[in-house]
Amino acid sequence: MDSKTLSLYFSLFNEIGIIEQLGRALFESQLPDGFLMSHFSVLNHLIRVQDGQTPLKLAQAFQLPKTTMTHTLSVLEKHGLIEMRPNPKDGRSKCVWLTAKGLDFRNEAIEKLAPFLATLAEKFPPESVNQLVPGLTEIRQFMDKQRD
Amino acid sequence: MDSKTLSLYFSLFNEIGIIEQLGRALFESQLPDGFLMSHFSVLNHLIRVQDGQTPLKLAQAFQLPKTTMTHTLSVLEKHGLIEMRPNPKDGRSKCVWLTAKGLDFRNEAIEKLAPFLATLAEKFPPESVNQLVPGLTEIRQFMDKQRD
DNA sequence: TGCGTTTGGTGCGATATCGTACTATATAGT
DNA sequence: ACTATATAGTACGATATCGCACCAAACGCA
Repeated sequence: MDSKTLSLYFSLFNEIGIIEQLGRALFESQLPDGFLMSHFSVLNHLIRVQDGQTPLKLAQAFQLPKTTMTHTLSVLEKHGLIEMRPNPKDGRSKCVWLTAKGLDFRNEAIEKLAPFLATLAEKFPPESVNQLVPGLTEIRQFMDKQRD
Repeated sequence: MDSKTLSLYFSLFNEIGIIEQLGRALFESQLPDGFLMSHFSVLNHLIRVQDGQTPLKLAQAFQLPKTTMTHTLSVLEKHGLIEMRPNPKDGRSKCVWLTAKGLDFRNEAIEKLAPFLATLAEKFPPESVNQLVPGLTEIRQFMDKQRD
């Protein structure tokens, strides 16, 4: 691979990395004090995908070590945003359930983000974003497969 | 903004977040033990942009708190990958200079990443990535401006 | 020049993330 | 059923990241 091509792929991940960082900073500034993207992400995942998943499932979904998820879940539980119940199908395991408080937390976070997304939409209308997302999805799926 | 549009913009950042995470995990697995993306990023920035920058400049470039950069730089200096010299133009400040060892570290890291990028290039040829990057750059630039 | 304010860097404490090792339960092979 | 292995979750220690407070140097202004 020649150096020009290499730097193209490099810039792809570089742009993605910067956008992620700016987006995260912006997002976290809208969350209540002491909460981070990681906390929101878990709540959001429980809603988007499914309630009652095991900690391991969640860790795998986010590509994080089990220990990190244990910690994140303990914070969410401490604040009453989730409940941990024993897994009826496996004595070693637990299930993570969203509480009403957790649902509210997630929805309020999304609402607070709306103004920024509206500003973004002025400059980048849905059609242009629609042209971008599928390509990203393909790359994400490819990388997801690669990690075996 | 209707909920369908909102979820479009949401998925944009979601895809970006996942790709960033997978990319970072993959990249860090290629770095020597104990080194993270943050260490590489600083070295890479010193080469891409310019040697001899101040810690504050670097912190701003990466959108990180000063304290985080202080810590990262101290690790790099401890390993002899950079040198910190007093800033001749400002007695409070310092300048960060790359060492030969730091240059090697960065180049070796990039070489180790090449196989993955080659695999990626098979599935996503340069033309298709070329179609994606400009859009990301625009979004990054927009978000960069917003942070004032 | 003198003084209040601003700015660059760091020390410190709190939380986040991660790797290793451990416990308890489940599973497989006999 | 018994034993060896695999798996889910956690405890613990190390490093990363971050906010707050502080110091020293620079700056603004009278």
